[in-house]
Amino acid sequence: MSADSLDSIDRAILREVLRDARLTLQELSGRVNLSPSPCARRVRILEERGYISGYHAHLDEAKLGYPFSVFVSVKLAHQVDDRLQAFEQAVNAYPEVIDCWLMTGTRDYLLRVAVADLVEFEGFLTRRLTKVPGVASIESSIPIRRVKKGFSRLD
Amino acid sequence: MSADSLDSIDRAILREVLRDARLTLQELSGRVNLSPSPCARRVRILEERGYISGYHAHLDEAKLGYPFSVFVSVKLAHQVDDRLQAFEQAVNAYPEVIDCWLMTGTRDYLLRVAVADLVEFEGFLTRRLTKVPGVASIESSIPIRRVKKGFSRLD
DNA sequence: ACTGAAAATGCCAGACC
DNA sequence: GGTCTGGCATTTTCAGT
Repeated sequence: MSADSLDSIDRAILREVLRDARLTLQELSGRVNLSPSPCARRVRILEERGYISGYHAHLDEAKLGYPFSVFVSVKLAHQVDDRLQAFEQAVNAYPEVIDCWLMTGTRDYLLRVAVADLVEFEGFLTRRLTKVPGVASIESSIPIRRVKKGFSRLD
Repeated sequence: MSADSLDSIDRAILREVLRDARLTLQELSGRVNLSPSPCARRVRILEERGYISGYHAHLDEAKLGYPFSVFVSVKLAHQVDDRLQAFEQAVNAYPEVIDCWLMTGTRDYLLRVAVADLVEFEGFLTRRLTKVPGVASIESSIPIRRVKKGFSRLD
């Protein structure tokens, strides 16, 4: 079961719900040139098969009090998987951490952290990150602005 | 107009629509202990004031044929803003580029690129990125897996 | 087997309290 | 902030291709 099983109508549906998850079935079916019920069936199948993993509101982080993002590169001391799991558990518990990727190479993690200001960020570093056992080094980069905000690649 | 003007019910609403953008007003109002119409009013206000910027489906990039992500760090030759705009325009046009941030420092961009495989990634580098005028250097890092996938910070 | 149509259920928006 | 009603969307079932 892969991308091949999607026809052009399925892709059109995905494109539309990517842009607006709250489209009514009527609007959606009209846009993809189908009547409501086959359109509803296709949507349900796309959900069941996992092409659509969910529908989420997107919030304005700045308006909510977190206008600053910081990218943090974390290197763990070379130990076994226990450390990785402990680190990942901590990261998942911190609300400041929005995204986290395990990178190839030397036990490297890349994090995006959202904070109110640099004072809060310093607190995050000193009171949170450096307290996680096994953290060997930390490097921070501050973005100026977001140039492109994508949700998912579709074509 | 800032985050202060949100009370605990507003925050509860944001938390719920963040998790599921397709909740019906009935379900939503039940979860935040409100009756449907004041709940609808609050949602509308949150949308109008920009706390909620949109509702989007989240798709499974791997299932759609793009299982590999690559982080690309791009440095531009030091020139004026024309180059930045040209680069950003190009990045916005490339479907492979999901996210792009302009970083502080030396004309640095950080990109996340989604590709089918490393062959396609090489094509992206040679036929796309290196063709953009002003690109001085490119560094790629490959993640193994996504540890945390956040949508927005809320608390 | 997949598409289109129709009926019944349930949801939403507005005026009003 | 809560209640109610008219109108519409959704969903399920059923028939057609």
